[in-house]
Amino acid sequence: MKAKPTIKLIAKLSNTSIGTVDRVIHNRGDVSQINRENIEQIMKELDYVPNTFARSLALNKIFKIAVLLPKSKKGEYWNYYLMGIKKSISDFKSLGIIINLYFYHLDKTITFNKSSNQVFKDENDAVLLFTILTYETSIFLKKCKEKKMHFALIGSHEKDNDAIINIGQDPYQGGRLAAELINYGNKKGENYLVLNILKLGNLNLRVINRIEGFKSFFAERSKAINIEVFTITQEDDNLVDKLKNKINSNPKLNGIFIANSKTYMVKDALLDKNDIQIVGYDTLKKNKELLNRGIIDFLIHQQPTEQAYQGIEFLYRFLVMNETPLTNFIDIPLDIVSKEKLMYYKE
Amino acid sequence: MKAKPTIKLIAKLSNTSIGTVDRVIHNRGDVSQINRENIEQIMKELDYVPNTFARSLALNKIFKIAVLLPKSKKGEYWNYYLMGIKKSISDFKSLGIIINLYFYHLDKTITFNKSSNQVFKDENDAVLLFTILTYETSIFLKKCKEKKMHFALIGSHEKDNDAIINIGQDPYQGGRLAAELINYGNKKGENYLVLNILKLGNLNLRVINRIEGFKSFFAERSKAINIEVFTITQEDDNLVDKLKNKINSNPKLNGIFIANSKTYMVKDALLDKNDIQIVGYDTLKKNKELLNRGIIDFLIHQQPTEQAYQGIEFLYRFLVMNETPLTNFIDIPLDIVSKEKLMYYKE
DNA sequence: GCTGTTTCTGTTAACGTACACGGAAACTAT
DNA sequence: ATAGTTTCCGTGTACGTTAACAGAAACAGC
Repeated sequence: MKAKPTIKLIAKLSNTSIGTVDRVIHNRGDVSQINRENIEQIMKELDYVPNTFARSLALNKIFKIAVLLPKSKKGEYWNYYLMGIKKSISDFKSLGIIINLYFYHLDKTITFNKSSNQVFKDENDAVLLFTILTYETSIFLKKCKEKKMHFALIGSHEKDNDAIINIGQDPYQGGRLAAELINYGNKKGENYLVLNILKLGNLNLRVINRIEGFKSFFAERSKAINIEVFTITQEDDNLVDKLKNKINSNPKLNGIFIANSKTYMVKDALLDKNDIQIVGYDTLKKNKELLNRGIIDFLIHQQPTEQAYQGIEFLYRFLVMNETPLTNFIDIPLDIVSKEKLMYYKE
Repeated sequence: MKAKPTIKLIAKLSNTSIGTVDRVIHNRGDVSQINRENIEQIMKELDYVPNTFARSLALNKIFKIAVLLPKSKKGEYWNYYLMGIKKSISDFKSLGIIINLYFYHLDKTITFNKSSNQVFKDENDAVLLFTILTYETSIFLKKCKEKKMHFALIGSHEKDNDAIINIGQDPYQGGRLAAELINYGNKKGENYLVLNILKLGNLNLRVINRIEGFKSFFAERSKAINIEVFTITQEDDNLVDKLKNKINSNPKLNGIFIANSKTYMVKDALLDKNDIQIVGYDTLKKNKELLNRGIIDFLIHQQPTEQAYQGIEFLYRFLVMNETPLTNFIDIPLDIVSKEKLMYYKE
């Protein structure tokens, strides 16, 4: 079995030196046309691929990746992203990657600004961030572009072409999937309720898109379907009571779609609704429990842990391996979680 | 920002040389107790992790991984595994991994024996294989153990403790999931048909397990459920007619579970069965089309491409990085595919 | 005191690539 | 013809780790 071709071999075969071959590989000029073409030819014939290990060792750079994400506690939505990041920290440690974490509070934009400034001060080579604070993020990205800071975006479906990679899940299609599942549970259904439980002062575009998707699925059916969107803030003290009223006021109700991760907040209003199909979002611990107890039927999983890990992986490949992704957008598949699938979603 | 600790640094701090530090790292003995403890202490304090690049470069080994799998054409089940392997070939090329493919024909066990012998002759460092020919595989694995050939198993749920990694999906749980989906589609259903379309002379244990799982789900319900298992060989010329008769003879039929990838073979018997829930296995191109046309409701996806890729990745980590997996069994999550999810399963 | 053995330690040459440096050769301008 | 410039090329060192090797130090047996 022949050994893998190296620069040295190519130098020998082309009657040049490794310096010249190296210049050809990196397009660094200062090579005669005849030598260049000859070397390129030989490389192609031997199917030469640079040895990644030697390459990285010679470069011997330690890359610093900043991760900018909302502060969270265990069991909360953002914490699942953090879990993916934590795994990547140990996985990439021996590969010359240092990951710096920068937290901020979603309801205090000042903390976002402070953290994001620190990202620059610490001289990171790239930053991974979550496009949740739309306005602040756009300003931050502008700054990244000015300062030539590489960045990757996670959890959004609106992509930025300058990002190394955009990783997100299609919210519109998620809404369609929820509709499909609810419809499959009772093909004769005609009355649906969509819950938009929003955080005070925080307009979430993705949730809007999900609701649009949900509607679009039923709009394609032949019969007339009645879909009511009920919007309420999660800070509302009478959340459960108001929802109970809403549900009881519609005795013909066939299905409920909770368009974000807040299913667990309305649990008490959903008990004893066996005849209604219920689909929620995100496999938080509390949501999974509702699934396990049969109170809801499905959860749509956004794979946050995997998204975060993948984000780091792409930045690593870009920084260390010089690999640019074929496409700068990764559409994370919608994942359907039912009771019988719960075993795969242990914390 | 302090640089990453190296062997050299540790040698300096412990007043020894890199040789001694190296011996401590690799437990190669020949180190005085006092030095060993001191060096271990310093490594712990500095949180030392060996530089993977330098390590692999110094070892400078090219590992050969054999992949033993059934010959297949595009669109066939086994071809999806091959796709994952092909991706890994290019991904791991620059990391010192050569992947050799060995094909065999499922219905000619002689070809398996021939190919598997070749695996040894070519002096591979490890082999990845699919536990489909139960008897031949067990003989081959015995030989692997004798000759100290590392191996990884894919696509099975029966694990071998000596394997570097076992990757598979739980067929029993898959059957339960199929039952759950069918049940959700019509909670009042009581009559179900399970199709076991087997290859002549090829007893597939996994399919049996799926059927057991399917039954177990309904056995837990309070009411009496009627489940008929219809077994037929795929070579049967009257396959479709026999199935049509079977379906028509049971006017109360509520759901059908096709327990393997052969859903597309019985397509003609399934047309115009809108009131029956139908769940099949595996996202072959022809099966996906049935999903798209609304003829069936769900497919359970085994993620063959991902399984194959992961198998190579584990072997790589084991061979090159000396990493032993925390657990030698990876339970691939069951993936539910519906019409609205089809976009994620492009070929 | 002299060998021979055991125990321990430091040195050194790879591994393949990146890049700086010095300098040879060819060409230009006067 | 000579000095200056441009074009091109090879050498050498570094990156962190591995593993072979040489050899110092301590100790045993006589």
